[in-house]
Amino acid sequence: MLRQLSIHNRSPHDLRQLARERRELAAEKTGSIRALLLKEAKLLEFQAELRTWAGRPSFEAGGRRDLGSTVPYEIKSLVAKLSSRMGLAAADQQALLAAASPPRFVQKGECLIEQGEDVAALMILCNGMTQTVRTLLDGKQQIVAVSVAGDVLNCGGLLFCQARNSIFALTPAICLPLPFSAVEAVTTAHPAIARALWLETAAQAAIQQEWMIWLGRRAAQTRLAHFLCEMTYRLQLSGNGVGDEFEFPLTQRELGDLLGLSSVHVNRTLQILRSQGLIELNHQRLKLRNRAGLYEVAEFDPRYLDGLRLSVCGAT
Amino acid sequence: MLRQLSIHNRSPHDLRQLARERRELAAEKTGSIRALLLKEAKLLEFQAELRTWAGRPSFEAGGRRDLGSTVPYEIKSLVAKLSSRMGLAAADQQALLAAASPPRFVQKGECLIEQGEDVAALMILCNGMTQTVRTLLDGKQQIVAVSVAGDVLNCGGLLFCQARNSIFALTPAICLPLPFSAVEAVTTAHPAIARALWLETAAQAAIQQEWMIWLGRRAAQTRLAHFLCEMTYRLQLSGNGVGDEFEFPLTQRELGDLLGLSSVHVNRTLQILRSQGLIELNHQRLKLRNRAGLYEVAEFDPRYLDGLRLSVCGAT
DNA sequence: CGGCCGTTTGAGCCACATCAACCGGGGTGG
DNA sequence: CCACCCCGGTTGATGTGGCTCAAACGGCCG
Repeated sequence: MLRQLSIHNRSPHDLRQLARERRELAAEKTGSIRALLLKEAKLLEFQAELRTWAGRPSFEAGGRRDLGSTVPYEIKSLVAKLSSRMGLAAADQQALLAAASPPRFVQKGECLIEQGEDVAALMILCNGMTQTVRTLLDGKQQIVAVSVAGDVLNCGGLLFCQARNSIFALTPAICLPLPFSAVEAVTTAHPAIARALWLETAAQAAIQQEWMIWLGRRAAQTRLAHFLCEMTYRLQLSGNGVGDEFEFPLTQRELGDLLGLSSVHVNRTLQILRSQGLIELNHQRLKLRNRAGLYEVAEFDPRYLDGLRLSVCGAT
Repeated sequence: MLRQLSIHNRSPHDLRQLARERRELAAEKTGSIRALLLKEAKLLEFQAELRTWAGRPSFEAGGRRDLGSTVPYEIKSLVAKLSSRMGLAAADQQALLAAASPPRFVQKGECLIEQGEDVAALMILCNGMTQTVRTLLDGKQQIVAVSVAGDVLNCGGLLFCQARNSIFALTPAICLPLPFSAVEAVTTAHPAIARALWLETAAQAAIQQEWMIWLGRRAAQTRLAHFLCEMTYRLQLSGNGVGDEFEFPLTQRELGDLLGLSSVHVNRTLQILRSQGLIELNHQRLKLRNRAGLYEVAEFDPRYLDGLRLSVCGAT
């Protein structure tokens, strides 16, 4: 595989050169070959940008970190989260990203981690959305997490030799593997990073608790509404969805797996929400028509989602 | 309050002396006064033992740590977990425990943390069992966690100014508060502790995922059976329940809140399990009559519970 | 054009909720 | 000491939310 063999030890300049060659080749081809070449080109360019950025001297000493404009587009959300929500200094951020392996580009529907597979890296999602799914013996599925840009996909990965859930891309996605050996090294060198990873794990656990509560105790309508509220809020925190309308790549079947309902019932419940003028949802786009009303029926209290910021204030 | 005012800055010897005085006083009294005095005495003795132990030079240099016999009874489970499951060296363990505030003793049913309350410490459970409960607006409750000796009760506490759930003692319990300021200090001084806390959080998140799966996708019988399996396994890991029979302090109503069922239905489901010869449960004692069979109907795979050990092996 | 996937709609059924009554034991107050 | 009550467990009757099975519809892609 290209990405395993030739990317290491190349300068950003070389990488960009390679990417150009791919693009030229791609121009001559068609169909899936062309797609593949373009994907490789994107990968190379991303890697080049990442290295350039991670290698640049930190501005921290000057007081303000104004890296904003120089951050490559694909990791903007990630970097924003690292700095503002997890309170990492620029030097720590760069150390973290420099420790990463070459990124993986996956298409919608592709599998990032397969249940039972050996995993040797923490996966950080730079871009896109993923779902974490457990498949049961009888073929039923339960989605246990949906991640957005900036989230760590397998926080618990350190604990287990084998992945306990599969992770699928819900949109085209980029993710950055951080090998466990690198985690080990970088967390001892930078205690702030260890702390940040801990907080990230705790934040995800808080979200899971909220899910447990509606799974256990709430009616279908409330569950669905609450999930929509949560995703909206998280997408906006991650800097993606601006406004009240955005891409929402889950099918009704997947919503069912998420909410512990059948897809049929999800459908009917959606129609109720629609008929109440709260939302519109079709063709993978979600539109909130009445946000306050939706929060109401969802009994949604977003405080559990912006906990991170609070902690940083409280602790320092 | 006695425990706030006079415990600090006393030597273990003084503390033991104070405890003796309480016991003498208690002998003259009756009823709740007597109980209170005895509780205070226990507290003082516990604190004395803890200080003695935490202050003793670490045996690490000599290779083996044979502290086992000198560890006070009340924190045996905790220390066992810290050393064997979280891989902390003796010096780290002592640093962690030395940073703790005076312990809290609570009785069955008492509240350790109240929903909405400001919390300024991580709570480590030394002894007993607790449940973590969320109460909804309409009065319904959902239990989101049950903790056993050695667990951290509010892993996510660092994130939030106010507790999101209440925590109640299911048995008489001892817990050791670790003020956030102390956490801050001790984790930067001992990176291994930061790592251990992270792993603990991740382990609890793994348990939560499993709960989400049965809450979402499994029938009442399987849910109940799975929960019983999990608790049995965890109690035994914590070194409490030996054998196939032990104390199980949850009422059927609480089981309902836990499993997202009504107490009536819990009752009927329990009877089915009983009639199948799998378990016996009455008067707060649980007896497993057919462990393999129970695992079967529960679709229980304990690997998610001993993840910690694996990680330590894998990482070092 | 046909096949596939996601959505929609209908009909029937079952698991579980809710309400209500009763039982038994342990603690409390007279 | 007894009478009482309260709480947890047990049992029955009845209602319903959500599941399952089945069929039709529409858009997208090869």
